[in-house]
Amino acid sequence: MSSFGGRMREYPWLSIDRFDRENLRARAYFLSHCHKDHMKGLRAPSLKRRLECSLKVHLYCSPVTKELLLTSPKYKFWEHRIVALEVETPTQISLLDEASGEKEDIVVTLLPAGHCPGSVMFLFQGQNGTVLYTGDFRLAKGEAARMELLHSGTRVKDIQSVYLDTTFCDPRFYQIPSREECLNGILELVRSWITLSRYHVVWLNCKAAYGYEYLFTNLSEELGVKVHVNKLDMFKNMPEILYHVTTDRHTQIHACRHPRVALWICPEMEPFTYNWCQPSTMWFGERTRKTNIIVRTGESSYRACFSFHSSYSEVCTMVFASGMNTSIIFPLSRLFSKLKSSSLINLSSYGSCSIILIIFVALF
DNA sequence: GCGATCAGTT
DNA sequence: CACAACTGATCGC
Repeated sequence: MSSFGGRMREYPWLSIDRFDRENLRARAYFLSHCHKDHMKGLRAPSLKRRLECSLKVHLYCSPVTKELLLTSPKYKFWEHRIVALEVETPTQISLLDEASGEKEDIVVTLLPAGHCPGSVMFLFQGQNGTVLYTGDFRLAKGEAARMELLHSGTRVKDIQSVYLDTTFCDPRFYQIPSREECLNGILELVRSWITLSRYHVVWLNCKAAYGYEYLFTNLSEELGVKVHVNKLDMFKNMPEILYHVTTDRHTQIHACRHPRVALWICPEMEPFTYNWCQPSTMWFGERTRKTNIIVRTGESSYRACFSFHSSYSEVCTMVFASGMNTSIIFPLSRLFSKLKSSSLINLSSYGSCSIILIIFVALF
């Protein structure tokens, strides 16, 4: 859960990624991406009642986030109240205060956040200044600096506050291998195993609902093997993902989730022991100067670096890109405040920055 | 039967 | 160790 309560000091009548408590009185709602810890209260009866009474209240998000959200019947009641905004298209929104009838316009721009499908950052411009809410993001060095909408003319916009994803905003996470490096490391490990025979399979132990899709599509594209997942109806309108995933377990790459995954993939394994070591911890960081992307953690298990969040240096360049005029930075994660006093520590582990791969021989 | 909260998992 | 993102168990209505 983010430490962010949902409201920004400049625009307290907007609520972002939080939908409980005081947020029940917001004039407009924003959802940066479709992860549960950013959706607290979004399907609560109290908010549902509010929507029924306040017909002018809407939820703003990207088209992909809308699609993912409405795949779950639990959120269907939002259907006609969601406004999908195109990414990188400044949009004016009129906000009405129901009590006073007072109206105010604000311009919001969605910027791609690189965290998971549909994830965006929100840039708000209005009477109380320009503020940037990053949500969760993974942007490589320079990606934010290249975003034209953060600039006016040749200069960075005068952003007075940044509400920042501070998950890895700590010198211990100074550098995390790039998306491409991690992808390639995983690709070669998977390739080396599944080319041994058609019975050699890999299971990717994915913990979040969304965020691994670019891994799946790249593995499938490169290896010509579709990835087995539990459900794919959420991707029904995303052909570029849909093409690379399958619910057919007769494939060599699995990302399905099931208490006894091996049996589900291959019931014939029941009488056999399939012992793999569940890795407890893995250390990335300063200890291994040359950062290993893949580390063997057991007989048939590996841990690979894979992060949905920017490293410390990437966060720093993000802050720099949002302008030197920015005077206030509000952390969105808990870690930041705890670590303000901590000095540089030369070891780090990050569970949330990795994916576990299990390799084994299936018997079908 | 539902949601909110806690306790565990990776 | 922490972390994010999630499950599942339990409690209260």
